Amino acid sequence: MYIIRSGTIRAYKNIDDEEVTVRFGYSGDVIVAIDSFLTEQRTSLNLQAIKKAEVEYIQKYKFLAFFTKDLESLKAWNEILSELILQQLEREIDLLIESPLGRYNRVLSRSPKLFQEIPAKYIASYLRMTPETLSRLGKI
Amino acid sequence: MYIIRSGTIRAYKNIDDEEVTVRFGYSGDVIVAIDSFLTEQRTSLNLQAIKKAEVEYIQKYKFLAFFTKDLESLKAWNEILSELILQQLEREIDLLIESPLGRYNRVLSRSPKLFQEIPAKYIASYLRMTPETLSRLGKI
DNA sequence: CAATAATCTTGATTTGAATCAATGTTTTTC
DNA sequence: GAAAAACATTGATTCAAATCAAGATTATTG
Repeated sequence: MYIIRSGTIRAYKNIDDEEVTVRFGYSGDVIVAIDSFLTEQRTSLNLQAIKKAEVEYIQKYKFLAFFTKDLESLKAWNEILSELILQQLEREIDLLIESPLGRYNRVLSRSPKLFQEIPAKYIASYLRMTPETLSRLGKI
Repeated sequence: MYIIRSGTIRAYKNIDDEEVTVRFGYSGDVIVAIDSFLTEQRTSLNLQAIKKAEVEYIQKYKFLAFFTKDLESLKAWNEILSELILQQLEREIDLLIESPLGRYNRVLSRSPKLFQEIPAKYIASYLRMTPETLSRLGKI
């Protein structure tokens, strides 16, 4: 589990011979290959710095030692997991919107500051469209 | 939180003037408007029986009373949330696949028994394609 | 069981995003 | 700061899925 101290990280997955972006992490965020973190299996996600980044990391056993030490801590861990579920639900809805413009608008309105400083090609892949399509959306 | 004793339930959301299916629940499954369950806000999801169904329900306060009573229970609740996150991650990947056939195959191979007895129109909406497209996939 | 409604399939057509291709712009590197 | 590489924009074309439109099946209802 990484705490981003500066820079920007993206998580992506190889799908259809493409590197499809599934998450962005900014300074102050936590980013983690959640599948691996939860299952201790090899992850199918890749993490890449897209701005020179500094991160700290916590090893899972230390994290868990902290978050399972008493009832209150466990509830906090629980709260984090719940929050994650809600985020993923929003993400699912994002992806279900049919039109590229619709997806773009929804993601933008949900996280206005989200796409600052991120190269458009990664945003496009996050929004499941080509860079060309994303570029053309500006003109509408 | 509903425990399905018989029948089939789908969860759907209104997107783009369509009822887009986001989850199916079968006999034995638990189905819940997870956003509402976690936030206690009004849900944006609808639950609908697509086969005559019998369900039991647990109210959240009872559920939590059980799952927060001691450390072990909380860990179990935690485990459930983790499992949900992994499922949602799979779902996200499903939706990121570009071709209708690709999405169909991935979902089918992940849950072969998934689509038995479910009207194709709901499956199509779950796979973000039209019923016509789904129907034509069979011919490939 | 007949009648009606719902669903599914098939075909023809349209449409909008992907692809292809070229140029322009910004960023990186030496 | 020049050269190269990466990225973004724009235009033309292709293509695959959506839409539109009938039929064919299947399921539901009285």
